[in-house]
Amino acid sequence: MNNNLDKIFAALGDSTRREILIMLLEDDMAVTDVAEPFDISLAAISKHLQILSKSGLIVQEKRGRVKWCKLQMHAMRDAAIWMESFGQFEQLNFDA
Amino acid sequence: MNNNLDKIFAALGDSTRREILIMLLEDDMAVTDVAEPFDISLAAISKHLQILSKSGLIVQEKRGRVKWCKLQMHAMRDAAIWMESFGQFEQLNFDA
DNA sequence: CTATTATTCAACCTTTTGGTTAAGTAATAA
DNA sequence: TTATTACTTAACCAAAAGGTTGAATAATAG
Repeated sequence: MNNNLDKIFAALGDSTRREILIMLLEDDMAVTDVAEPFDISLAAISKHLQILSKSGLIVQEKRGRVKWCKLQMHAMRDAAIWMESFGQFEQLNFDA
Repeated sequence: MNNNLDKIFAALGDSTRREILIMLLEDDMAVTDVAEPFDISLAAISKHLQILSKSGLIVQEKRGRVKWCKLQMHAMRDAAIWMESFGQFEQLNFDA
């Protein structure tokens, strides 16, 4: 049905990406800074960020040579709405 | 962190599997009946059900020659708790 | 202009995913 | 006992996922 739920849930299905999302909860970050705590290459992080972008969970905005990553709650909300419609959970609240 | 969240979210990241979960919301089902509305082979459905089982989203119980599939809300709850701890949503309720 | 910093891209590799068909097992019905 | 029903397993395939290294681009600093 909702094609994008595939991408959103799939994006959430990787712990590196979930950790990135939690980091971004604190503040917007540059790609290099996102990569810093991880043991994988910058290129790998760049790919993870692309997956998060395509799912809509983040947006990236380039200013100068720095590409800023910021959370986008719409996508997360879509996933939560699916869960809600699943009938097991009470009304969710989405104050961005 | 939670290794199983990987499996839960990944399992949710496929629309066939999400449709199966919605079907199981109505009632427990045999594998053949789960497969009926889909255009893919029974073997493919069997694999999807294994993925759902390993994620904990369903349990399967064999009675006679019929293997019954039933929803298991614990796993879905784990995913919802992660989202809750993400800080954007109000308290969720999990009446099974 | 040159070096450095920030990030992506390209080529490659291995494992997983999602599907197929065909054969195998196990329980029930005839 | 022999079919039939309900599944799973095995062997295969193509595409995607997650990682690597090394080169490319593009903006800033010196």
